[in-house]
Amino acid sequence: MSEPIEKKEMDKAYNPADNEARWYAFWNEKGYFTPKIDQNQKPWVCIMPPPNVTGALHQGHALFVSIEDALTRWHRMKGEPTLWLPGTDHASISTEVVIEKLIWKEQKKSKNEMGREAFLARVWAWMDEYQGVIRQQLEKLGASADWTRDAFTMDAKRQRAVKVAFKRLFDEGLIYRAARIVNWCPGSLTVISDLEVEMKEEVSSLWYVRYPIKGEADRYVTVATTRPETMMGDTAVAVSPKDARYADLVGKTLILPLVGREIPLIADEGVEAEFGTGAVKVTPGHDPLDFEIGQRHKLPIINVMNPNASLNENGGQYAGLDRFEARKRVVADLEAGGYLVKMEPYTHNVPYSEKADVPIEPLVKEQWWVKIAPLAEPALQAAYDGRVKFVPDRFKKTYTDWMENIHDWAISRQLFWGHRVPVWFCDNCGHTTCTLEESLDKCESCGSTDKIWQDPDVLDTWFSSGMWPFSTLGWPDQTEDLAYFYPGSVLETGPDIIFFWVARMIMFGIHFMGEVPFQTVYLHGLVKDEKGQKMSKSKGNVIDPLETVAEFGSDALRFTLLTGSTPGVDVKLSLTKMADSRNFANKLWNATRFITLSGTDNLSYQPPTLELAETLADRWIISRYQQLTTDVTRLIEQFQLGEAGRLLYDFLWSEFCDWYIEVSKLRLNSPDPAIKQSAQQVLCAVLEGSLRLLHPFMPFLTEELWHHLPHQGEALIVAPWPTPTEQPDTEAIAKFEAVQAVIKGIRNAKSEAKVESKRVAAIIAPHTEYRALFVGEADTIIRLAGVEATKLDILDPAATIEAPRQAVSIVTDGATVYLPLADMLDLDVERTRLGREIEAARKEVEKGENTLANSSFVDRAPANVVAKERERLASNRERLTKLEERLKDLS
RNA sequence: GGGCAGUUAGCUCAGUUGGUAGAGCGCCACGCUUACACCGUGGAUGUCAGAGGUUCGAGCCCUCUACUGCCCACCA
Repeated sequence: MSEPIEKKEMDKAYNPADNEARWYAFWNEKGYFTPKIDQNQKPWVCIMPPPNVTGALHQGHALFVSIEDALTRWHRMKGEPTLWLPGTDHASISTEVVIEKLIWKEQKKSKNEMGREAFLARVWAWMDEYQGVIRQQLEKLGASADWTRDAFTMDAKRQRAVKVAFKRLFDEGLIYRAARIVNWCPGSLTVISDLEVEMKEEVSSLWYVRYPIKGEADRYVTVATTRPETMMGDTAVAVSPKDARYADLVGKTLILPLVGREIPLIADEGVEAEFGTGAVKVTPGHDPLDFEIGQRHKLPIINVMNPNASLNENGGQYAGLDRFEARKRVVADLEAGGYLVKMEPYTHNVPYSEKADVPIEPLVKEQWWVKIAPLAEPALQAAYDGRVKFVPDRFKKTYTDWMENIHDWAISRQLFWGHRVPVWFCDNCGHTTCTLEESLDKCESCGSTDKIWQDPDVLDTWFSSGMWPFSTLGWPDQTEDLAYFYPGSVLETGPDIIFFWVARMIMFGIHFMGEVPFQTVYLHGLVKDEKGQKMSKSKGNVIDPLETVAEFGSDALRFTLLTGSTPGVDVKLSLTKMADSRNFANKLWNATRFITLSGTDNLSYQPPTLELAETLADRWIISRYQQLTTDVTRLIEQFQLGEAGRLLYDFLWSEFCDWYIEVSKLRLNSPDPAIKQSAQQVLCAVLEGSLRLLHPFMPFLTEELWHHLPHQGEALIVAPWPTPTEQPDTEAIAKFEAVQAVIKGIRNAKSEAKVESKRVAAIIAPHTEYRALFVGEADTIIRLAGVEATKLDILDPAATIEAPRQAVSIVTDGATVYLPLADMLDLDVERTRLGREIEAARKEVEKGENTLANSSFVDRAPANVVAKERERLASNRERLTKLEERLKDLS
């Protein structure tokens, strides 16, 4: 494929839609996204967080693509074998919920009515349909990911990897089965992990219920509860052992109201005497704390709930009622029976299932668990000793705090969609067989062939995600990819999945590969709307990335997200910011258009070094470009992409376009072709280099513009990242800034004095050492300040001159400038203006004098700071003197 | 209850080791100067949340307070 560019005249405005698809196809077909394995070079590797197939593309995707692609492109340009490995996630429970709804809509059938196989067939069909959509969307954003290695967490290779990992943990005794209190989601009818539980504040009531003491008429123990509907499952009442109020009652038997069952009054450390009445009903089947108390006191466990959170047969007269309906009835009956002492309004946190958005029900169930301590310990060490670094650093604490208090991980889910638990039970001998095979012929213990059945559960989706850094590279096979690309370099993701995902990857990476899966974890913020609110459909504040791409271009979206972001900080996105970025793209388009319109087609490529410089402005812009290169490189190394982007924006717009291009117009107009060409060379060289620096931020635009300019190599995406080869000429920078000061001063004075004519006369009285500078830059001043060419007078500092009376005067560090405006100038206005300036200058002088009069400053501050302060004072004094003299002249 | 961020110009945000406060948008005034009105030139606007402290010097370091946001947590 040849370069997809037509060297026709560029349009007046940049149209991203024309460009972006064209260049993406070109890059992709050229194979630039696929790294070449080179054993002599260390690769740079980033494994993409796999998006859910279910999800429509949102700004969070746009943000991670912007960041990861920028890093990827940067490393690629640095010449490293660069792998950004893409993929998608089966997202077990999320997908299952989506498909359930879909099937309900289509066929009015539940997944259970439909059956496992039919349901899974439907999911796979759906996957086939939508799998490609996310990829296309990522491509639209410019993701330069290696699609030849595209992976899916449920494809055949990953399925095998999961089984191998499971079996290994199983054989090592790190996966076990146990009945514990778990978080049951009555919405999706599965167990979920602690991490999938979300606490929501809710206004409810605290009911005070009295439990009669057996055999003692009119004596009660009053308990406070938020969940009266579970009282049919009560198997004790507990108080604090330190609570004197109940000391003599401990050991007595209570009668459970409404039920009549006898339960003991026990003392347990877990009870807080200060809360409520100090007595708590113990329901080991439906509360985590009660479960623990129950274990300690060997209390029976009574489960009163069905899977859908209606009461079961143990609920007596409430059986069949939903838990909240049962609550109402129980309370009413308690009240009727005289058991309800009082009821207080009470606000507390209720655990909700994140995915199904219903309150979870703690239940005792048998599940598969991962024994986490042996995995967590080395994963914690890796963070302590810095083998894994966090950017920003504070997230290291988030990680270690959690890891230090980690609990065993419940990994089985009562779902259809996911990796099936590779374990068979034997009803004959009770043995469990874990196998990598699709099916099992006979129990490995007793040999039974007809009493065996596979565990119907699937694995927590994060089990397969946790293996992503190596399963994508071919593990458990010893592939070339695995040997070369593992461990990765950077893992880039959101802080919301540090525990879900990052922690599990580190644990699994160390356990299965013996090495941390990545050196750096970069955490980005969340994308919010312009008011800082989370974008959501219900709020109607969603900015759809594809719509923004269509309107402003992918580059504009990327640039906005990158420059609006600091690591770990939320990004507020607004349409005005998008417009700014689009304008920036247009600015560069037009700068390039201007340069090429001057006729640069036959120019050969030249690197932007001082060798090219003919003029002061050349030396200035090239030196500034070199400084920029150093700064941008340093910032990207530090993951400060936002700062780097802003630097590029400022340089290109405020320095290159506003000053350098304007200055260069003088030479572009020269009748001497050599002069014209020397200007063109610098324009092209600096712009070409800047486009390289900008490429990771705005890949499409820069690639297009680069091809319009003289260049070497076949594409910008693989052009070398610039490295400065010489020292910037700081003297030239200072000199040019002195010229800028004079030009700005004249412009300002003209504007303030409301000068009508475009061209004015000017007299420059330079300081001795600046005379040559201003004489040399006379043309620049004439053009950029709007001075009449024949009426610019640069005085000889040696000669005494009479300053013109009817003139505005401008005092800069390098010169005093007079604009003789004759009748146009109102002297009163000029005197007032000078008065203001004198006032300001005097303040500066006073400030400097005070600082330097302070002996402790002079003694203790570093010499260079004191010297700088002295210089500043001297120059302010001189300025003040000049202004005062001028005012005297005018009075 | 514990922890972590944030509080800088009307708005959105920068501010690298402490050394005279910045950008974009918006606003005001000019302006079609042979790239760009998605533009140019000029201008106005800040007790850097508050109070202490360290220092010759603090937006940056320390302490406390206030408000905002997020994370973690089995007081029923």
